[in-house]
Amino acid sequence: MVTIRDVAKESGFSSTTVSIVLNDAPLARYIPPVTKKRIERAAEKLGYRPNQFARSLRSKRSHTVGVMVFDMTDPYCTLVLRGIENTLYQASYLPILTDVHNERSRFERYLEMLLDRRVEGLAVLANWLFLDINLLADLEKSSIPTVLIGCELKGDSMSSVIVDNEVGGYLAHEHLYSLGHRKIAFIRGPKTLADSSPRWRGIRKSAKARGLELDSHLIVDLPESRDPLSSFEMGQKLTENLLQQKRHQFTALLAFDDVTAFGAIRALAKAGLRVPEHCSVIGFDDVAASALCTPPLTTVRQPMEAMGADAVGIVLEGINCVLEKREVTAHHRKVAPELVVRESTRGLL
Amino acid sequence: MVTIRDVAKESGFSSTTVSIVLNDAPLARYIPPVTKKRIERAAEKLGYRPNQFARSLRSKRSHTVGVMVFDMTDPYCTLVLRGIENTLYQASYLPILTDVHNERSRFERYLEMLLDRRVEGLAVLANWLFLDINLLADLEKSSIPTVLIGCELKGDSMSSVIVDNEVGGYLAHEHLYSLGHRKIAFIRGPKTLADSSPRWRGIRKSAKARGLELDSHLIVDLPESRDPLSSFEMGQKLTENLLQQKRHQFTALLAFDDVTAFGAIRALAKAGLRVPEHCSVIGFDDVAASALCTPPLTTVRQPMEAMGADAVGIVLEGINCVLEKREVTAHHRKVAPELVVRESTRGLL
DNA sequence: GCGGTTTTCGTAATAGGTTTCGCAAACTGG
DNA sequence: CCAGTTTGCGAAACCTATTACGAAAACCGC
Repeated sequence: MVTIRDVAKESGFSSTTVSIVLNDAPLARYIPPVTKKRIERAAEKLGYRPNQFARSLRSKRSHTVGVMVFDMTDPYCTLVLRGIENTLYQASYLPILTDVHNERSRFERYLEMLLDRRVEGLAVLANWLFLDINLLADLEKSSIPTVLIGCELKGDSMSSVIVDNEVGGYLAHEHLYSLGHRKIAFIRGPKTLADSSPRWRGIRKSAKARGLELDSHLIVDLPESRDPLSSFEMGQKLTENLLQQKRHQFTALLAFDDVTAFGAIRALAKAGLRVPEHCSVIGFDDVAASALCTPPLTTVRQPMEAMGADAVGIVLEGINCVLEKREVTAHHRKVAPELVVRESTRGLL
Repeated sequence: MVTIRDVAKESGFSSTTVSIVLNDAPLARYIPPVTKKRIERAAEKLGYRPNQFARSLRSKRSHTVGVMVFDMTDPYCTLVLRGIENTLYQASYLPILTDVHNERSRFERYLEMLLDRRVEGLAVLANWLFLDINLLADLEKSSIPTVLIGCELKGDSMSSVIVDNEVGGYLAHEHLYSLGHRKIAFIRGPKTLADSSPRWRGIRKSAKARGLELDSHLIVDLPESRDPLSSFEMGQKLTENLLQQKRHQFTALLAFDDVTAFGAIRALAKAGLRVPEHCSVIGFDDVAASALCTPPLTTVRQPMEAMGADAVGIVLEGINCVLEKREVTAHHRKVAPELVVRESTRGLL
């Protein structure tokens, strides 16, 4: 391995000067171009690459951001990760990816490992979170810029980027209503999930605005589960149940998320009902599969890639604050969802 | 930040002894338990965490593995990444995730960054690879244990983990044949993709074994594309084309991969044909969406999580070889695919 | 009680950079 | 021409842990 001292020897200058030149440090303006050239050529010739360990040791910087995902298999993650990765790349940071598997012990272990590596910031994808919320409080103590994606923690120490769930719920219901649906079944999210209640609030708000009573027989709740894909089976099961109560028919179904909607569609198909001819179905998230399945799913899109990018933007700003010893202020971003009308919903004749 | 010297001062011993005790180094067997206790208590009390930079600088180890993905948005990635992450976790390594976006410049930049960080191994998810194969040759020069997932490079410097595409193709065709299908349409993979030709070979092998002629009018090729999701639109388009030639009907369609199959199903639906009633469709990969859509897709499963785990196993073994100065030998694993029969295929009446 | 081994622990070197400080030469202005 | 500044560069300290080496004490057998 070639060190800075080798470059010093080769170029005939001291390692001090080599360091200053190669890093274009402030003092570099006193170094005449001839010297710079000589040093750069020597570095080039030897194929010198500074040892990042030594550099980090001195500068106390890692140029690394920790990314914690609560469950990687959630299709929600993919695009968010893409957004995170891309923004970090622009800024020459590298992400360390950890998948908590929704396990407390894993969360703690990973957090320790990331802190040991001196990550300069933390992005936590907490969309599918079934751990004590106070686990996240551990994060507050870490005192590095942290942003939560898909979950909000009031208080001014941690930033967050979430979708406006209430608006999303409103949009979904409004869409079904505008198509003429009045008997709508609802599969709500698990009570313990942060997204569930605001989405429901949005739905109620829309219903109220249109003077529509919601039929409690047509409202069911997803149970709590650690596995994000379990909402498929649950969606299917709950839809079967809904279909069984013949006295409470419905012409449309509003699912908590896309995966739940897929489960619902399966149940409807098994009951001989076609989407959207016999029943409209709308989801939430706009996961990749929603555009791929047939019929493609009408859904409320979360701008996932933008959210990931936004989150990293906040973290990066936080890092700069720390570097310049300014105070880090938390940002709470609530981004607008977008209704994506595809073919799983249809007007009532 | 509390350093080893602080612990030394607190415990009344030198930093040497502290280091030896806390790392349980060989010399630790000469240290009496009383001393160990005292040191451990001091470390505990101060909340001492060794500085990984300093440690890495000395030991030249990073306990980090680089993971390069050629396109994160490919649904194929998710489970492979899960397998990678999980196996690394068991071994107390951390992954740095990079997404090459199928861009040469990005690949080169990321490779440099990873090498600068002294990653001890490299796992490259090269399933959707549209770059010069000689790009990968750059990897060979890196001289750290490297494994390619989803793509094979002959030669003994780089390991690989791939699915047995030929067997997969065989199974898919055999399945359709056994259901009674004789007029089968094929959407082959892009010629430049490594998976395409062995899969096709497997198909031909099965056809030959059963004395079945393949109708060249029913064979189409996916074009080359950097975007893995483009195969949806391409699958759809090509299927439309196939349907247009009325003189060459088919009762089943064998798609290059699941996403292509989704596109085909869309095209069939648009043409008023239902799956599997009017046409059976089989995919390849068993991406998450395949089980979620309705009808669920019959497909040839790649054991993606196991492949990721296997790949990391090889890398880890390579790292151990390097540490013990044994020679690193490349492994070329070819894992068996599995036919997953769901509801997109059906017997001919 | 003496040479030799084992135990116990510290000094100093090392890893490979960055940064502070200071020296000396070359300018600058009055 | 001299005080003061700007240039140009290197010696040495520093960041924090690991480790080679060695000193001293304790122990052992004879």
